[in-house]
Amino acid sequence: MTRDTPSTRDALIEAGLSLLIEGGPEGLTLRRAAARAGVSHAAPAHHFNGLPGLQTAIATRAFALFTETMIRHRDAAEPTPFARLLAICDGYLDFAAQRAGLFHVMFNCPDLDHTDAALQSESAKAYGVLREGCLPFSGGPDLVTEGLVWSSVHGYAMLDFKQDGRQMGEVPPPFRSLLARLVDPTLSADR
Amino acid sequence: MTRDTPSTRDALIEAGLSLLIEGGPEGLTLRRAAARAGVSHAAPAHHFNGLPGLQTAIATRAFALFTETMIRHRDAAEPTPFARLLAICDGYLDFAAQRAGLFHVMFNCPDLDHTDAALQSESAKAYGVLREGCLPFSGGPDLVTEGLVWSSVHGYAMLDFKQDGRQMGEVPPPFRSLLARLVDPTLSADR
DNA sequence: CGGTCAGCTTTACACTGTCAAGCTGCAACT
DNA sequence: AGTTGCAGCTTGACAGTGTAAAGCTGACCG
Repeated sequence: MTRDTPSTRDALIEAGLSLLIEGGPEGLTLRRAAARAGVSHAAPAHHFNGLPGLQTAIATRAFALFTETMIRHRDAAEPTPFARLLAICDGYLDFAAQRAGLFHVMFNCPDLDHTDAALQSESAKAYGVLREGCLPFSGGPDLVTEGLVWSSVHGYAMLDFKQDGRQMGEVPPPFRSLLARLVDPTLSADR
Repeated sequence: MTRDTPSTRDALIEAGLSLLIEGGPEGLTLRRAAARAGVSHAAPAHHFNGLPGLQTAIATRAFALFTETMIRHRDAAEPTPFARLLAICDGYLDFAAQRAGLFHVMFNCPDLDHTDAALQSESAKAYGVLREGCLPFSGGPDLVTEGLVWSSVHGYAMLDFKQDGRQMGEVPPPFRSLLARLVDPTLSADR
């Protein structure tokens, strides 16, 4: 494997992350990332496959941060299955709101390279946190429960924040009340 | 009210729609839409507030097509509450898959003008179809049921198609099985 | 008739992603 | 030791983007 000089490649990714955090979805630009990393505007081409390649690398890092956020929320929650799963979802929604630029690149960017192994690995880890949080409710892997929670929280994030609830006539109910209809909120803590 | 000459304004919107349908999310460009409408590249500025304004107008039309699709599916379904709601959701998912470019502008475009009255009206109509489909299950308006179905189908659309199921280890379950856990599939047809 | 102005064009500018050419310094090989 | 190869990077150029400014034109109105 041909290992890149870590500094420049990582500097570009870090620059892109900060641009997205500061400037939202539109903040990221190849040339801006290059400038912020202190290299010429054509340097990124030697580390990534154009802008889509840089976006893919940034999304990969962003998924890792995303996973961290969900885990941090989960581990701060009370040790009941419902509280833990709700905390994971709250982390999900928090990230979507606080890191809208990253969230956009991760999920709404039209030309990510979804065949990228690192991206697949990091996004699978993120999904794994949610999947694990669902386990107690089905007594084992259950694609319907997982898919339902995953879809719901993702859809809720998009509809809630990006359009601040205007689709629904009134303010949307808290996600807690949605989740309480998906899984048993009174499940005991002994797994 | 100052009514624009219908032809040019509508031609620009129609051109934008076709560009999005043919070229996906990236297909739309102010200059391309202008060229396809047979006007100069600066003409759109006299009808819309820049590119965001054109995108907003296009999204408004797209929401109308979206509503039509859901209604068409619903009206072709058997007259049970579950079959009708499932058909609405299938229309939703169909549109997301077949009209990915439009769907992207409607939901993932970072700079739509969400204060636009026409856009709000059309998107509210679309939501109304789903909301109405939910009514039989709660015996009246219920934000939790609506929010759950809306979030689920929207999240399912994003996760299913744009990333063709790679987040979930295996192929995702059909939406029907998800919906069957949200509402009562055996509800009788007499409202 | 004269003026106003919406609709449109032309021109220009800053910015984008990408490509081609060239430089440079390090590593490997003979 | 000398040469080659090449990864990393720069410079320069190009087509394409959104947008702003200036000017044209023809219809409407007082």
